[in-house]
Amino acid sequence: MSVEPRADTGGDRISAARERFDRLYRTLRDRICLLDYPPGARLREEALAEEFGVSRTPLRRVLGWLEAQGLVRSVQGVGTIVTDVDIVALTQVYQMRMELAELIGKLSPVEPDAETLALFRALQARSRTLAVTPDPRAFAELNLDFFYALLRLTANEPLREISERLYLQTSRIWLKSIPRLDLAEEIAIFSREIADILAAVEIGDLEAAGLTRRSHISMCFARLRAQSARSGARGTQG
Amino acid sequence: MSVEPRADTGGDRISAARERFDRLYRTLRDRICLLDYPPGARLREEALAEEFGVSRTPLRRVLGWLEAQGLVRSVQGVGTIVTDVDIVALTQVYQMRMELAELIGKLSPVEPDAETLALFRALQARSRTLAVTPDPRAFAELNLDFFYALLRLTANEPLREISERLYLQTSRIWLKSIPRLDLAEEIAIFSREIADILAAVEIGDLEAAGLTRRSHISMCFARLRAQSARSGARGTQG
DNA sequence: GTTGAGGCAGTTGTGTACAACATCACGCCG
DNA sequence: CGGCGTGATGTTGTACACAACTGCCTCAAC
Repeated sequence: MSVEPRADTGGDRISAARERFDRLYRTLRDRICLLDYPPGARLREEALAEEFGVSRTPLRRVLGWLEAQGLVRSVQGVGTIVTDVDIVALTQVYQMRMELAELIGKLSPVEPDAETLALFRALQARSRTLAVTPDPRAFAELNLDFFYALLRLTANEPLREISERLYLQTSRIWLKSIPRLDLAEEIAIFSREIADILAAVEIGDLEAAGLTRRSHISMCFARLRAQSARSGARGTQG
Repeated sequence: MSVEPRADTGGDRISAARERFDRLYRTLRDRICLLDYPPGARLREEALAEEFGVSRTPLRRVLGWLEAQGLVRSVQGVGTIVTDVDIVALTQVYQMRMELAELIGKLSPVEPDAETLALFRALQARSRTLAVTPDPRAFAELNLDFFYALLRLTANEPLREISERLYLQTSRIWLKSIPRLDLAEEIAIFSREIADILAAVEIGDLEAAGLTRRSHISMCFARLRAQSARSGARGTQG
């Protein structure tokens, strides 16, 4: 499911070293994408190494991957800084994500099985719960899980990898401005998106699901940009 | 132009360390993509470190990036092996590349300036020279340069990064089977592709250029698969 | 002849000490 | 009072030694 820990194709024995690496990588990645480490935060290798009970060497390998994914940037003498995304780059990524969302319904679509359907219904249930008791963190996690559910709709591995990469790069930027938007309204909109896409998935029309997703990404970005314009010209550059 | 050495946005001073890293990364990447290190080749860290006059530590950072890009895979006790791509993955990547080629003409197209036009014309001249004196290596380099010229047609940075990543992953697989195809014929076809796309670029119709490119990628893969089927059922799995 | 265990050579993974570099505070000088 | 040099401090980058692991070869037992 994940892009990076090179899914052990075939019967590859996963070594203890690689397992440690995967665990560290996912942990740090999630912390970045759920804003535990917000953009601009400085990560210190030694502190992280101590926390995970390893030396700096294997930890630096993990940070190297995060840097390759564009989530952090190491600079000598300063530290490892969580990247931010300026408004221009954000616009470009959102344009790409719109196209990719449409492609998910067109390239190698997979007939949704019972498990996938159950997953989408569970997500819808969670969104209803969230609408009653709004919580930013739970909203972030629901968004992430919903995204991964959407990835199940295509069997095209490169498309999944690319979609994941772009999502992880920008979702945290969107999350960052949630407090300046209307949380309850965003949750309501998101609930409708889940309902719409679930309806499309239930009748097996994945192309419709992709188009729906595309339109929601488009409108989501429009709200983001409108908010950015309202709250002054200060962008998200870091 | 390159995806990985995080183009120093703004006036960032590039440190000596990063410069060394970029040089090593590009060198090794080119060697892999031009088949100096064919799929399955085993890279030894110590030998490479000695060649470049550094220790294993910074070299391992470079190999880590190559692994993140899917070009090599390090496994403890064995070595760092250049990856191969099986026929299923190859098919999926080519499908994605077709879509991306079309997007290059649609997402943030940039009006070709004089420099870009001159570049395309120079590439056409090189293809004509190559048609007279066929050479696999020169063909590989021309293909790479033509690809980078196409990337100039869009300003969408994520699209460029993704296109580059997928191209570098599969071009070497295609190159590998060139000897089993008709080199002269492939060069002739490629010359026509350059001519077609140059014509579209000259009148500023980037969407047409994208569609042309897409159809050529499609036909290129069809020839590749036909050859693969002819030369027995042995795939390119490694 | 076959098969299994054991050791040996070779490779990547890890820990640690030190070098290179950036930032900031402090104090000197104009 | 402002500006600049200089040192202290903290961080990432590098080198090297050793540990962990894999594959192969040898050799003995059956």
